[in-house]
Amino acid sequence: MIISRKTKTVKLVLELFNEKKYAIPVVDIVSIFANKMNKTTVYRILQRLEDSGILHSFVDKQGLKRYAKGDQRKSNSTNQIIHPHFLCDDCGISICLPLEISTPSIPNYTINSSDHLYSGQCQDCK
Amino acid sequence: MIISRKTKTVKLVLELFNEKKYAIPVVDIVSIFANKMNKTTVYRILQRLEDSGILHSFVDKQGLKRYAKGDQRKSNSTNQIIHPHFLCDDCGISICLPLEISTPSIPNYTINSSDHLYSGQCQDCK
DNA sequence: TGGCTATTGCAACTAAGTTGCAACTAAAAT
DNA sequence: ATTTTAGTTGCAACTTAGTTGCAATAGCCA
Repeated sequence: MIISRKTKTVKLVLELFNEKKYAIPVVDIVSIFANKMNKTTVYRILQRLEDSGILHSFVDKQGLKRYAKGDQRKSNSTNQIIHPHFLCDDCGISICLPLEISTPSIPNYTINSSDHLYSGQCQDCK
Repeated sequence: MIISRKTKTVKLVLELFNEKKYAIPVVDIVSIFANKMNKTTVYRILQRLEDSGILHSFVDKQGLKRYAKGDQRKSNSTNQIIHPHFLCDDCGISICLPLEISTPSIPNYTINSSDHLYSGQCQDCK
C-alpha cells in the first residue's frame, strides 16, 4: 500500500521526521502523538511511508523498530546506499551513518539485504 | 550472574546447542522444551550462559532474540572476533559467518559494539 | 456537491519477554 | 552421610510491542 492521501495525521508524522533527523523508535512516536492519534494509526502510517520510500526502518539491539527518513528499499536489491546506523547507549538517539557498506560474497549463499548497527557514545554524550 | 550449577535443564540446553550449530530464536527453544521446562527457565538459562561466555546473542530483523554458541562479550570491548550473522529468508536458519568485521572510526563518536546481519538464501534453499 | 475508497479509531487480541515469590535441589560444609 | 545455603526452577500474573477486524470518518476527484 502506498501513501495516497495527505491526512492531518500523515502531515503530523512527516513534520516530526523533518524536525528530527535521526531514527526514532515507533514506541516513541506513539507516545509523542498519544493524544493526537491512535497507536494503530501510527503503525499504519509508518508502514505506508516506508512502502512509499519516504522512510526506512530497522530493528535496534533492544528489538525495537525504528524509522528514519530516506529510502532504503532499492538498496537491498541493487546493492546501493546501504548504510549503518549508530545508536547512542546513553541518550538513545540513533543516526544514519554516511558510510558505504560493501556486501561480501559468501560461497553458496545469496545475500539480499544487510543491516549494520553500531553503538556507543554520540558526540553529545561522550 | 554466572552458571554455577549443572542442572538437568542446563544440560538439556547445552545439548541443544551442541546439536545445532546455528543461531536459534529463544521462542523456538521455549517450544522445543515446552514440556521439559518452563519458559521463564529457558530465558534465565540462556541469559546465564551468555553472561558466562558460553553463548552469544543478537536480535534478528524480526526483532527476535537469537542465541548461538561462542563468546562475543570480549569482542565488543577489545575489538576482536566481531562477526556477522546470516539469516536465511526461506528456511529461517541463522549462522555465524566466519568473517572478520573491522569497526570504522567516526569522528566525535565512540563505538563500543556492533551488530551485522545479512539475509538472503542459504546453501540449502538457493 | 456527492460519492468512492483510503484512512482512522476503537477494542480486543497475540506474542515476546519479565517479575516476585515460594518450593526445590546441586554442591559445599560439617 | 547429613545438614546447610545459596543457586535454580515453576507458576502465575504482568508488561510491552505490535496486529486485526470492523464500523465510522474524511480526503479527493468527477
